[in-house]
Amino acid sequence: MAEFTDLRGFDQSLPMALLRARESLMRRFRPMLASHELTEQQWRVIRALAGAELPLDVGEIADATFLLGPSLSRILANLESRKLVTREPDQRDQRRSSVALAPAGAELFAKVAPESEEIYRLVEKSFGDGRMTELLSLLNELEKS
Amino acid sequence: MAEFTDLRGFDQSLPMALLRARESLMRRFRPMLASHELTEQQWRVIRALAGAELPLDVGEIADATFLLGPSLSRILANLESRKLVTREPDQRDQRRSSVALAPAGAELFAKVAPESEEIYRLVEKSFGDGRMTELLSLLNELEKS
DNA sequence: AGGCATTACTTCACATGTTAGACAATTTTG
DNA sequence: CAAAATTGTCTAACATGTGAAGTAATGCCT
Repeated sequence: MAEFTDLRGFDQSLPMALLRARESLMRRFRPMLASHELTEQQWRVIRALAGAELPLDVGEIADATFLLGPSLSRILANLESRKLVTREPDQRDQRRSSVALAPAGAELFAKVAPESEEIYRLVEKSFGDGRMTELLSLLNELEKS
Repeated sequence: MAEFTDLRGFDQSLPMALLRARESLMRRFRPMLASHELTEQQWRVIRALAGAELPLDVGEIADATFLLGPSLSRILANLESRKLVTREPDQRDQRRSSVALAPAGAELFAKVAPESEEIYRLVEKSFGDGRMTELLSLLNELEKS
């Protein structure tokens, strides 16, 4: 079949390469996150909230974490039920809800963040600092191209 | 919070950069695939089968497409119900099932493959051939690092 | 041959991705 | 100011991701 279509093999397919690279990378983080009962996406939300000075509304979290509304809605419900975040209706615009880290969430963040950074450093060490920078740069350019 | 932990921002996070880059890329393919009633994953399976000379068993498809068993199991059930693929128990080892493209599947592949290649060429043109090669190379190295 | 671990695949349970639509609050417009 | 359009969020429905358990066929070992 390939002889008729010249479709590139999976090896040269950029979407597949991105998928495999990300999977290979996340495999190194997931066990640590799982040990804290966190999924990758839940951790992204907590990270975004921890990095913000003020409470964020749902749309701002969606932009920061690259999660879509429906996913985020379920994730926030989950985190709220575990008392890791709080949700309150915004006073100025009652369509918005204002989300912040609860004390338990901040505590969890303080435990997980250093472990995450440690893994990241190991990756940097084994992959190489320069290649890491180069890769980040190419990825950003692809996104904007 | 960031001042205590020095957690890198989402901008410098490699997992997020990979996610954003892939999403930005797939956004250009998905509408075309959707117009043929195909998801990205279903297309990966059909591509793998079309590229093979002989029928593949489920494990081989999983390796080729980077899909996990449970996902693949559901996807194959879907494609079989749409008569795009056929499944038969392997005669030598009855634990295996042998999957091949059905005629309708081959026909669909012949329609979709050129459209997919066309989009790929546009991406290559706008992102640049050299950077594409360099990116693929870095991604493969990351995967193996 | 009979027991036992292994293998290939499926099913289950739960979380997320994706699109479409619902809903209420807000803003725009005539 | 009231009708219409827009915005922010959520729900619904279906497909996939992930880990764990289930099932059946195979191979090994005595």
